[in-house]
Formats: sequence, structure tokens, C-alpha cells
Amino acid sequence: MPHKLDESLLISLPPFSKLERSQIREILDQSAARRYEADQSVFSEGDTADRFFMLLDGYIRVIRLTPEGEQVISLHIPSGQLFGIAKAIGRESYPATAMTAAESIVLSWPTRLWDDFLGKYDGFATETYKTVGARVGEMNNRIMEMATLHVEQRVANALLRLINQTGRKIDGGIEIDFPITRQNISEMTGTTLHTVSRLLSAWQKQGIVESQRKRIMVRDAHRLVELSQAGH
DNA sequence: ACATTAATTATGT
DNA sequence: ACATAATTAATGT
Repeated sequence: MPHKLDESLLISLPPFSKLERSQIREILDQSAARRYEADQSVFSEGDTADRFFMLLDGYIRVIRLTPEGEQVISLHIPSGQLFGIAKAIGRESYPATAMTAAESIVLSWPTRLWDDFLGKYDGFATETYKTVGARVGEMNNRIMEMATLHVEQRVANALLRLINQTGRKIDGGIEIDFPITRQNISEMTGTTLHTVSRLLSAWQKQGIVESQRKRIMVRDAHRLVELSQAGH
């Protein structure tokens, strides 16, 4: 794998933004870069966490499997963020599986460098703990939703999160920036693909969303916000 | 208020 | 043509 990656790749990313060019060079020289097709596994739940990762381009889907073999999607990660940082939460193995949701480019480092990074790179520690904090917060919100909200509200919330975190503005609305199926959304919201399909069809007729296969665009985010709160 | 089952149609290689 | 995705209706809890 030939690499002479440019320092500019990392300089703008929060965990590295306070560093000198020489430090970035040092970090890059210890990294491995890899490109993944869509729907490839980067690591699997239970694997020993021998590396940690930075997503340079693409999207990562964090999933877990139930004993019956059903998928649950716990999170989507956009580019520019660290993932697979088991050490940050005091684990020796990955707590979930990471799959690419689209073609992606990933940097990784051996986990033995984790403590080095924390110690000698200014801002790395605070930024990574911000990241885990944000993710824990999001998961807490989802637990609340699961326990208290109806399916329609949960699906509306899931779409809103997706367009906020991974949305791409296009004419007439905001599109989810990677291929996503009804099945996927059902796996994020604890419902069935049929219910998601019915909801999206209904919302399409009302002009709230518009979708083709594996593509969903939100035309009217404000109405989705209303739906996500409505008490039917 | 939702899941399940099943039949049917659409879409991408 | 074949597999995967999406829709729709009917029926069940």
C-alpha cells in the first residue's frame, strides 16, 4: 500500500487541529490507509481492539446482532470522526460491528499508540472525549425515544438525525448522503420495513419526503419535527 | 397501534 | 434473468 498522505488531510479535523505539521506527519507515518467498498466490515463485535480508526471519507454504520441474527443499527458516523476507539471507553474488544454504509476511506493506528496520542498530542484527549460524550448522549436520547415514543415519531426522529448529521443539501431539500433502505431505517427504529415503507409513502404524498430506491430526501424538515413531537 | 404474512411490482446488475 | 428493494392489502395481536 503506497502512501505519502498529505498533512492537510488531518489538519482540519478536530482531534488533530491543534497540532504542528511535524506532529501530523508523525501521526500519518504511523497510520495505515485503506479504502473500502460499501457494505464492507471494518471490524466486528467482539474482535480484540488492536486498532483505532479515523474515517476520512464515506460513512460508517455501527451495528449489533441479536441472538436471533437480526441487525440493530445503533449509530451512523460521518467522515472526519474517530471510531473503533475501544480504549476510550476502557474496552479491550470492539463493542459493536462497523460496516461501511458507502465507499469509504479509513485511517487506522495500532491501539498501543492510544496512550501516546492522549499524552503528547494537544487537544486529542479532549476532542475524543467530546466525541464519545456526544455519542453516549445520542444513544441516551434513542433509549428515551424507544421507551416513550410511537413508531411514527421514532422514524421521524431517525430521519431528522440522518439529515442533520449526514445530510446533503440539494435543490428542494436535504438528502441522506448514502444509500439507505427501509430495512435499514426499521433497524434503527425497532420496527418493520413495512411500517417504514407505509410511513414514507404517506409522507411522500404530503410532500414531506421524496425517495427512490436507497435514496431519501427530506423536503420539509419542519413538518417532520412536528410529526416527531405530535401526541396522537 | 402496531406486526406478520403474502402477493405484487419496481429497480439495479 | 436474477436478486434485491419497495409497495400494498389482508389478517392478526
